[in-house]
Amino acid sequence: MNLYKFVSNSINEKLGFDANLETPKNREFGDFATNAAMVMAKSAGKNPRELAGDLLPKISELDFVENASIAGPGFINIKIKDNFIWESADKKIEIKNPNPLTIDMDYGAYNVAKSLHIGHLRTSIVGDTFNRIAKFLGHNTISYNHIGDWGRSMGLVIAWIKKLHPDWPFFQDKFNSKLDYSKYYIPVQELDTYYPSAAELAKTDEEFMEQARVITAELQKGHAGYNALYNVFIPVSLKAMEDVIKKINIMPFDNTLGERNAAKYIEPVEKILREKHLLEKSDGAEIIVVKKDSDTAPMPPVMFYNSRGAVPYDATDIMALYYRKITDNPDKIIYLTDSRQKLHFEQLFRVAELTNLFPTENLEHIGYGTINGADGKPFKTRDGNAAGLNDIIEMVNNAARVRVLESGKKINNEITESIALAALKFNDLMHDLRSDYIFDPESVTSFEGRTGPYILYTAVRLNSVLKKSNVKTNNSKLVELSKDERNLLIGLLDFERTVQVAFDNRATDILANYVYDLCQLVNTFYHNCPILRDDVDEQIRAQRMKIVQIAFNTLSTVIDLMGLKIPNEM
RNA sequence: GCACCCGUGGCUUAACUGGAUAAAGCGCGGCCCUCCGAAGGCCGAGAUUACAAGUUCGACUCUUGUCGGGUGCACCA
Repeated sequence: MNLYKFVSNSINEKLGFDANLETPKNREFGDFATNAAMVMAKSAGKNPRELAGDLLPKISELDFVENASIAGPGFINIKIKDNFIWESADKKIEIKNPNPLTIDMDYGAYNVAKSLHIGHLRTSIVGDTFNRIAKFLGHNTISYNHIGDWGRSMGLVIAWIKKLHPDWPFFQDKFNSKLDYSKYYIPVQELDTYYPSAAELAKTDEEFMEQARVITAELQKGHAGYNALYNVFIPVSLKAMEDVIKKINIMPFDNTLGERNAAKYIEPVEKILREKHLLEKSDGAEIIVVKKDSDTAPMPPVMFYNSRGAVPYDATDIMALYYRKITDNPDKIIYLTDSRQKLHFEQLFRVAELTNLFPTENLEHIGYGTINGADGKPFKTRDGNAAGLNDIIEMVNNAARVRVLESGKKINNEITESIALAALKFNDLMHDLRSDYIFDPESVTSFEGRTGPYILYTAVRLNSVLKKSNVKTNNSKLVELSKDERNLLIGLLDFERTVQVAFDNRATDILANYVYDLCQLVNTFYHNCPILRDDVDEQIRAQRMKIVQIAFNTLSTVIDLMGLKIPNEM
C-alpha cells in the first residue's frame, strides 16, 4: 500500500486541515514529519513549538502512531508502529485510477534509411519506461513511433541511388508501376551508408542538393518510379528497427506511423487552415503565423508548404495531430524528443490551438538532454564518428563478456547480454532527463555500484533464497523487527508513491534512484539478517522469508517498469 | 542580438512541495568470504552547493545581478 498517502490522509482528517507531510532525510528523526506548526505559526500568532504542542496530542492519538514528538524549530516527528508497518507491507499493490486517461505517447521517432544512433537511446528507453509506468498507473496508452519516412532525407537517399544506378527503371520516363521490383532489394548495411554519403555530398554540391529537393517534392506528389523504389527500401529499414526494438527489450510500438501516413491527411488539414484563414504566402512558401504580441522570444512561422511545394515536418506533425484526433482522440499527447526541438513543439501546439484540434494543456513535450562524451560534446566513438546504437550495445556486451570470463562463472550469452543491457538502460534512466549527461564507457561497463547489474544482482540474491527455501510465508507472523528489516519495509511501502511521483514529474530518475536505494536496503538487510542459516529461530526465519518475498515482488515490478529482465543467475 | 537550460567533493550524479547534520556511486586509505551468492557488506578522508546581494524562522532549491558552459531562433528533421 501507499503508506505515505495513508498517513497523510489520516493526519489531515484528524487535524481538519491539510498538513504537509514529509519523509525526513535522516531516518533517526522518524518515519514521517510535518512542518505544519512552522507554516501556521505566523498566522496563528504563536511560536512554532507552542503550536506543535497543540497539534501533538491529536497526532499521537492515531492508532498507527507509535509516538510523535516535537523537534528542532517545530517539526513534529512521527514514528509508525511496527505492527502496522508489517501488516501494510503485506497488502497487495493495487493501483486504482479513478481518472484513467487515453494517452498518445510519441517517442522513438526513428528514421528510415538511417541507422539508429546514440540519440535514439534516450527516447527509446525513457519513452518505453514512461509507457510502462502510465499503463501500470491504469492509463490507456497508445505508443507511436513517428518515423521519419517522408522528408528531405528520402529525397537525398533516392538522389543517391539515382547517382549510383541511373539505369534503374525507377528513374526512366516510361516507368511501369505494375511490375515486380523486389530484385532491387538493398541490404540494410548498404542502405545505411546512403544517407550519410548523400548528406555529405549535398553540403558542397548545390546541384545535387537541388535535385534532392525536387525529388522530395515529386515523391510526395506521387511520382510512380520514386514511390516504387521507396517501397522497395522501406521494409528493409522497418525490419532493422524491429530488430533494435527486440534487442533493447522495449515494448513493440502500437503504431509505426510516421510522416508518410500523416501526409495522407493533407486535404482535410489544409481545408481547416484555409477556412480559418491561417495560411499565408511568403517567399513562395505557405506559412502559419503563430507569433503573439506577448512573445519576447523569437517565434518563427510554421512552414506548411515550402517554396518547392513539399511538406516539411512542421506540416506533417500537424497532420499527425489531425490523424490522432480522428482516430484515438486522446486526452493527452506526450512527445518525447531531444530538447532542441522545444521551439518546434511550442509552434505546433499553437497551431493545434488555432485550429481547435487540441487545447494546449492536452499537449506536452518532454525534451531530453544530449548524451555527451568526456569532452562535453556529443558522444562519439573512438574513430570520431557519431556512435551508432549497435556499436554501443556491442561495446557494453563485450565488457560484460570479459567480466563473466574473469569471474569464472558459467553464464550463458543470453544472460550476459541482459546484464549488459541493464547496465546501459539503467545508466540512461538514472539521469535527470532534462539535463545532458556524460556517457563514460568505463563506468557504464564497470557493473559495480550504482548500476543496472547491481539492481539485477540484488533481485537474483533474493530469488536465490526463495528458491532454496521451502518455508511457507502465508502464516508468517511478526516477531520483532530489527532496524534493517524495518528500514527495508518502510522503503518498500514507498513504492506506490514513488511511481506516481515519477510519472507526475515525468522523471525516470526518481524511479531509478528509488530502486537503487531500495537495493541498498535489501543488501544491508541480507548481510545483517541471516535467514536460512541453522541458528536462526524458526519464527524469525518465517518473518524474514516474508520480507524477502515482498522485497522480491516489488523489485521485480520496478525492474519490469524499467524494461529489464531478472536473470536466473549471475 | 533575443530567448531557454545548466553550474553541488578529484570525477559522475542525488536532494521529492523551500526544511533538521547536503546524500550516493566511481576513484583514494583500510576491514569483512569455515557464514543464505564478494557484480556484495562495513569504516575513513574528501563540499564556503560558480560568485555577489536579496526574500524567509529556514535557501542547493525562490528573486536580481555577475562570470562560465550548452541549446534554439522559416524552406533539414
